[in-house]
Amino acid sequence: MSKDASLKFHMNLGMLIRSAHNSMTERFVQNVFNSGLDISMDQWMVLGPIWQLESPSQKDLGEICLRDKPTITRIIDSLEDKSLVVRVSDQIDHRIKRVVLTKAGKQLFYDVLPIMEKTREEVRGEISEQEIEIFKNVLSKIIKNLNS
Amino acid sequence: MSKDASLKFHMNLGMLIRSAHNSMTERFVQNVFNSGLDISMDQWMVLGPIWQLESPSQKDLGEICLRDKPTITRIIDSLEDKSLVVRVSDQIDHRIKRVVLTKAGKQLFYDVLPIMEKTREEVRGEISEQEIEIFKNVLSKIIKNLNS
DNA sequence: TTTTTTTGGTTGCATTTGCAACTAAAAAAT
DNA sequence: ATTTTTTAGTTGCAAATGCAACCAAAAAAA
Repeated sequence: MSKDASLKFHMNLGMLIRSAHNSMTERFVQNVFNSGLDISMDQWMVLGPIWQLESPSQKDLGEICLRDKPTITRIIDSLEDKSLVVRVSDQIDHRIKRVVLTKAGKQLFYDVLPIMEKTREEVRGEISEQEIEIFKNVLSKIIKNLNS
Repeated sequence: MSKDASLKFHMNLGMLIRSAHNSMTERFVQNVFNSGLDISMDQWMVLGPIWQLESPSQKDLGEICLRDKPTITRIIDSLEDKSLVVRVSDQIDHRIKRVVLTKAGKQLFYDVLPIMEKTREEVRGEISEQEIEIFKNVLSKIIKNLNS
């Protein structure tokens, strides 16, 4: 077995993925900070879907954001602390809590949107649309491969 | 601005990346466990390069694994606790500590290798070689875009 | 109708991380 | 030759994460 053969792929892939992910969030946070705003990547990741879906349950958010229940609970807690969202019990199913943006939450969302856009540009650089498509596709496939 | 336009890319990308990464490590850990072995993904990620590079410094490992110094320190600590590696001060530069596999470390490496290989297969599934290449390429580009 | 199971969400705890401060040694500057 | 700066690695602490146990409401089974 040659020293650099079988190792390469898997290890590098894992390391690359983590590193890319870290760099992306780091850059986003930095851009947000530079704009004088205050929201973490995790919070933003949840804020978007809340805006998009109007008043999703926490379960919905978990599924969309691919995060577990406690994590969602805590992120929503933090957003609520900042008065960006409120929790509203569902009228018919009292287990469900729907998350709704406050006025401040909507405002922040609109303020952060261009920063997200800018970060997106920086992340993508010269990478072609087609490559990005394949990239996302492979990610989805990997996730599917491992959850079935 | 349409409700699902500008959001999609960045958010999904971040979420997809994290999720894929999580699933991968989770599967690896599970496969390792099922084989009755005992090593975490992080430890494995470092063990490989140590084997490959013979006696890298911790700095080397950090650069290759794309992790910061404290993280490497702690992973090496944990490997040393398990007697899989030892730290050896560099003869000429006393700041540098070189990390060397013990006999047990080498053995574990060889034992885990096929599990890593199996995990790799599971992760890849039906994804073509070409797609994987582009995938890795995009990851590298993203990292480069954000560190320059 | 009562009991059991499932579902949505929360809490607590142990582990991991991320950062900044710190030590010790080497290199560079004075 | 002494001081300053840089480099390699460690430590400590605050925040984030993952997991399992938990509660309360709804659905299914008895």
